Amino acid sequence: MPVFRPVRHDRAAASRRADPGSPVTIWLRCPAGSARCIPAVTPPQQRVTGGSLTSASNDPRARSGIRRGVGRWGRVSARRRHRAPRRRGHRHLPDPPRGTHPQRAARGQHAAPPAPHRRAPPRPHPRGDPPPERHRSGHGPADRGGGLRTRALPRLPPRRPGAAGAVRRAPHRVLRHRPEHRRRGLRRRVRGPPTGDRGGGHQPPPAQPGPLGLRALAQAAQPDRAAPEWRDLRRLRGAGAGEPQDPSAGGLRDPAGRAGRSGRRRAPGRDRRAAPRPRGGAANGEHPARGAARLADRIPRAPSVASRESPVESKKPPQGLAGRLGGGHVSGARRAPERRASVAVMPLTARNSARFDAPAGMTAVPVVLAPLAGRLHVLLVRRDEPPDPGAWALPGGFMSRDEHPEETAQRKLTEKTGVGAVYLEQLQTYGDPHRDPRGWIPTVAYLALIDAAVLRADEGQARWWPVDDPPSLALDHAGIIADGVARLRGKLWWSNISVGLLPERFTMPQARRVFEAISGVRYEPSNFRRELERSGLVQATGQLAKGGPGRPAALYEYVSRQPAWSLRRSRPPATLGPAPRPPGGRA
Amino acid sequence: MPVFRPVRHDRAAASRRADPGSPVTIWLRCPAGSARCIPAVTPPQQRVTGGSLTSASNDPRARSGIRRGVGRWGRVSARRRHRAPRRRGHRHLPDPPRGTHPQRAARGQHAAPPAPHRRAPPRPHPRGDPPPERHRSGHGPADRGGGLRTRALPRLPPRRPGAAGAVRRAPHRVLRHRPEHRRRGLRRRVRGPPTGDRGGGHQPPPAQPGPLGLRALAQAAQPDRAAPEWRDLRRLRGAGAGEPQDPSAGGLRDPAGRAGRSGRRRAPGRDRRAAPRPRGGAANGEHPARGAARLADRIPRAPSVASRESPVESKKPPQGLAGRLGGGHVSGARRAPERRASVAVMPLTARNSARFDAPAGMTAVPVVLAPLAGRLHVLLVRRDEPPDPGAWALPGGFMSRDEHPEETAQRKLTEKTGVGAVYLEQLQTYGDPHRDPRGWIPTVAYLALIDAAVLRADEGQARWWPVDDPPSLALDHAGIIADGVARLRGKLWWSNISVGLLPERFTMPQARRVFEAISGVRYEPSNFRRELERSGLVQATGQLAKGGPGRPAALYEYVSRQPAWSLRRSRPPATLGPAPRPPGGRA
DNA sequence: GTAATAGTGTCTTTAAGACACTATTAC
DNA sequence: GTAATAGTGTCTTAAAGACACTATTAC
Repeated sequence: MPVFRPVRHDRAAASRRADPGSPVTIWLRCPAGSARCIPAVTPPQQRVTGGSLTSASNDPRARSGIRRGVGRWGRVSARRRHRAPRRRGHRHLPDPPRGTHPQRAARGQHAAPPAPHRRAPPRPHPRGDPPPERHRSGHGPADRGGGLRTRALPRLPPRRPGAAGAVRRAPHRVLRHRPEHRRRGLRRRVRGPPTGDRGGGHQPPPAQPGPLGLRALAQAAQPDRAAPEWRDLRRLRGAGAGEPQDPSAGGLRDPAGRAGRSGRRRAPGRDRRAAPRPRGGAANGEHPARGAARLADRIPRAPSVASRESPVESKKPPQGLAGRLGGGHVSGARRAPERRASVAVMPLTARNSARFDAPAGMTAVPVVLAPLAGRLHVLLVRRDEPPDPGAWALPGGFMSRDEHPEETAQRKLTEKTGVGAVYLEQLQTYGDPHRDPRGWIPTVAYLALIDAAVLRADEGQARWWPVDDPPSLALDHAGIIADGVARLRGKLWWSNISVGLLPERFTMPQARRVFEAISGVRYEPSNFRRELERSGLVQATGQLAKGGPGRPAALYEYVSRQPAWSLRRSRPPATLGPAPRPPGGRA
Repeated sequence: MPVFRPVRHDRAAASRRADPGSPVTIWLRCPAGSARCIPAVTPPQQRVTGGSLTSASNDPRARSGIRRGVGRWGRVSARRRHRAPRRRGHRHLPDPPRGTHPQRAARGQHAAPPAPHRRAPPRPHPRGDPPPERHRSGHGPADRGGGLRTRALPRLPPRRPGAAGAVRRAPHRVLRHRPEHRRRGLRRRVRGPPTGDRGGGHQPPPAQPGPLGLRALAQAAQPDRAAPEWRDLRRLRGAGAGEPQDPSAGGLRDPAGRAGRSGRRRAPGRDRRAAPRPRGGAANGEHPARGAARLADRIPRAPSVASRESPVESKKPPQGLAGRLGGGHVSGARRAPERRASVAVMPLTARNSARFDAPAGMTAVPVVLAPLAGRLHVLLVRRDEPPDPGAWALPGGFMSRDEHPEETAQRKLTEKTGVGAVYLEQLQTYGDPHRDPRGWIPTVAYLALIDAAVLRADEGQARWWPVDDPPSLALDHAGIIADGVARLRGKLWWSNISVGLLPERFTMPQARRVFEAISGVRYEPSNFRRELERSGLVQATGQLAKGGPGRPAALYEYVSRQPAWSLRRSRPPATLGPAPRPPGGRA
């Protein structure tokens, strides 16, 4: 019955990491469509088959067959035998006997000899190019698989690491690439001072674009640095009041002040906000203000916009008004018919005790985002009440007198999905007094990132929609979603906001697919790895994720699951020290 | 009487720029303390004396004497005679006769011969170093001048450009630095292939720390990338509800939706929001809700916290409750005594027409920031009503039924300062129901950046306070200010948010001082110039700002005064093209 | 002339893009 | 063995830090 069940991760297992000797075997729960595998330390109860770590994004086979294939499991085990201790980062092993690796020196032999330049034509403006400028062709033809993944994948028996090869790494040295000396089987490193071609080593840029009109580029790029589809989405904003969010927007939340938020998945019982309301039990103890909201919902408005019936991966049509919301527990009073009949057609108004106008209510809406099947999706519900009955909308709700808007957003999210948000961050407030036909009802939007793998919202009223192809939305929710997507995309590489979208332990390919789903571009794997490692936000655990078709991937985890900023790139210009203080300043 | 008067900039003059032939003479209004000079095309009516372009930040002399020395004027004129056409950016002039520059080849003669290594010890971790890590000594001893600037500075008669020196620029070539040939007065440029001492120019960093534990650095830097004093400020947050803002937070506003905002200073009359309320006339047409707010203000609360009396650059004590607010026009009803007496001691409550609880009101508070005397300051007013009467607070106010919160923030700002915000951006909503003892009153905070040079808030109830040394603040305003400062600092190098803090035309040193005041660090001038130029956000106008003691500085302007993002640095990792789309996606 | 300030140019280091190649699994 | 996937290392380019030096004013 509880369809949406939060997955609890073992915290103790995560604590001992990178310990080469300790045998750690963790299990991955790998839903087919979502490019993510959730490690769980205890083997699952109902394991179906050896899942694959590959996601629908990159593996053509992975995308054939079932789409809601949750419940397949892979296995993760740490290597332990005859392996030198792994160091984190780039060098895991002590230097092997150098210069003798059979495969090392063979590079370039079968391939074309490394002509001075074999790389692809450089992008016109590598650096100044804002992200949206980069992928120009909308839907890329490359690397697109076909078909749906079927549930009946061949079962992969779990295999022990056994005597499989240890990671052999070359020593980190100053290496000279000497193409003329390369031979297969010969592993030779030329060390020492730079060779003759060093000083002039950098040949003049072939068709050096040079400074290349930064100013013109700036002007071209000014209106929006967002990806094309995102830009379109941003323009969707309806009567929304607030300002559209820009890429780098958003603030992280206070780690101290909101303790327990990011730890929600690990220890849900200790969270004061998400957990104590047992899933679906949000209806009890409901504040009268929410009842007022429901009454207000009865006010008719213009007929709902044509709400498209089927989401992108249309599986089932919505199951009507009584469809099961998240976890099967919905605040039942929401549809209590006896309260509905008592409202007039007038807009809601409110006065305070000093008899002056006050907002008729205040709502909080979580913009629930998750990567699903290689695309970023947003969770929407069908409105069964005015305004816009039948239209899709964000799963928001009215705040009560005792509730922090964040609590409201979390509660609404839990009602709809049964899970607590891994990441919850205030987005913006939409305060245009005319944004809601029901009256003066400002709304506080929250960006909520949950683990899409732990829930399936395809049943009932809640449903995932791709953010770049949403249905018609009630009120100004299109703009709110656009703002949320912009915030997520803007902070993706600058903060650890992705803790909300990745399982506790993840592999680099997993993370890459999530990042690709969010940003809409593909990343070069090795550079992606380097960037994410250098961000200082993640660290290797020393464990391996097995179960896939290829080489096992190393498992990483976030250094801190509290909001943090990356120390990657992007420093402000060099400084000379603290700014001088004026003499008049106070002590 | 109108003390705070917005300075209107000539727009037509700004349009023709970088035209080498056109004689453009603009005037700078250079208040002493604020490191900024506002160009105005028409000579000011009451010019006091020839001001200086130097700010209090870097010029020790500038900081002696009057602190509120507004009203001194410098002059800016464009060069026109015997000058080759300027190109923007680095090369303004066509190549002069090459290889013959008298001064170029003389370099290195008097200075020590370029020993292989003369640079300062490199900073331990140049790249990964987050900004707060960099300046460690709090208040830097370097470059600190003494004393206050006196008003009786020598008068600088306005001078025509006349036959003053044209900018002679060396041709942009591959130049060899030949120190042994340097001679004073000899202007010589040695061109050609690199000389022998090229490669060894810089000695290897003495104690090169190397990659140096990015992970450890990350952990150390995680809690906050902010500057130390800023970090302290962030922790000041009182009972504030919302989440503190992080450095890179914030969204830019929609250029289309809020047309006229950034143009407010140029053509105030066309703005629907700022201008139509004639400065100070905000009291007319006031909505009853604001009256309610005033009534609510009468509710007593705990006695005000000890509000420090004197701001940092304490000039005058506040002139009492009846002090003149911005422009001398304050909504007079605010202190109408007859309405005050009618409120009970009970907290405000509100019910909507469906008879359920509603917020008792909603407020909007602008966090008005400006660099002043080398430090970032915030505009505060003294509360004369409960809660916390006598305490300092942000100049907020209640929203009315018809008002967008941004309008409320703008109105409050205009009431207090008489100027419209150059930059106004929603910060966050503080919705904790218990944040205000008066009742359930959420507040929407806005970041408002105004030109500090156009107003003096030292008289009346409004006053500038340094953000890193604020007084005791009412409610949760300390946290709101911290969030606003964090937003500004975080976006400083990533957007053109500084349009709100710089005059329409500015010099690089001006901009640098503003940036230094905001970030709290000093920047190396040449690198600062390069970074700002490469950001694509500013462009040279071809004009020069004269009037200072040294060489005239080139005037720059923003390419667009609409919100825009820098294309400087910080690209996400390389991409391989658009992300693949799953097969199930809709068309 | 000197002092002060603004601006240019270059050398070096580091970050990042590109990509060849190695490693490890499943089959 | 092959195919598939994960990971390493290196070369190249560009960005950024450091800093010497030039340019232009006031005095």
